[in-house]
Amino acid sequence: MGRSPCCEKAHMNKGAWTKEEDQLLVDYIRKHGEGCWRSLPRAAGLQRCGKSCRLRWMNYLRPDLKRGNFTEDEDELIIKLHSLLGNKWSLIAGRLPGRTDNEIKNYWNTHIKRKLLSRGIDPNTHRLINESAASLVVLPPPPPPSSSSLQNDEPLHLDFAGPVKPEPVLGEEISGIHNNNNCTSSGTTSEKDFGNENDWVLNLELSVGPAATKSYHHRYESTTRKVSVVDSAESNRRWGSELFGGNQSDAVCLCCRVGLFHNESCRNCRNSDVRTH
DNA sequence: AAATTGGGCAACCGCTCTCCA
DNA sequence: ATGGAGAGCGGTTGCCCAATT
Repeated sequence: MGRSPCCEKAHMNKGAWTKEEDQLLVDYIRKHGEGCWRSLPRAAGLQRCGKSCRLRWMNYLRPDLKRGNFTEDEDELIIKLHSLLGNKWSLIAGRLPGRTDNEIKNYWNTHIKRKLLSRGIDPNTHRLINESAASLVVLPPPPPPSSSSLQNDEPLHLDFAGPVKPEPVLGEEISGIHNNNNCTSSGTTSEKDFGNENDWVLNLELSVGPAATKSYHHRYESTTRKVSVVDSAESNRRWGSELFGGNQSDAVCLCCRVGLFHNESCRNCRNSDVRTH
């Protein structure tokens, strides 16, 4: 079928953005807000593709972006979220206020991969290298200078075993997932979609070092698209299958998958009993 | 001092997804 | 139900700069 290009590529600037271009974009969005990216460049007087403008705004010019190095807390949170979500950078970024998916992706590829390898962990599988045991390992961060009543020197394991019923452990323990009040699932998932409670095959036994647990109880600042990922029953099934390797019958909304049982904003959570949801 | 190498990051590309007519 | 348009995502590329030879 083919499709028309998002913009006329001839006469378009490419490559690094100039200060003037940045200023035009910022001024326009301050005045009119984020709107139709396709028509924005012309309206703003930019010789840029709409996609390019969106990228520049999202990844660099947005006022709420956090600049500077990643903290140890952020490192560990990214690692944990990646072990759950894989390369779903936008979802991971949704848990890190002020960080962009592109930034996290780059950081993962340049820093965290190496960090995990130095710990003897395969960054793709989160399993110990040279170990056949079927356990995911998230090493605790080095103890912070202050605090820590926890003395956890052992690797932390995410075991996949079952069948077991889910316990609301993960959401309580993983910072950044705790108060997921904006998960606005409007899914039509029914009991049938979830399957029998005995179908549960996931036993996420995760603990998190103290340094990682304090900072990210922020609301889920997701885009419409991100919300929609956990919205539909179909997405739930796909995600459940994709992320957790289960079959379609045992898929549930992402809230529940990560332990956010009884999330008031999620219809799936509201309408279901913790044990069967 | 010059050349080479490698890391970091911004930006691009191609694809999928969702919405809507 | 279908297909087009727009938005967004993830992988990849390429440039810049610092470190090393």
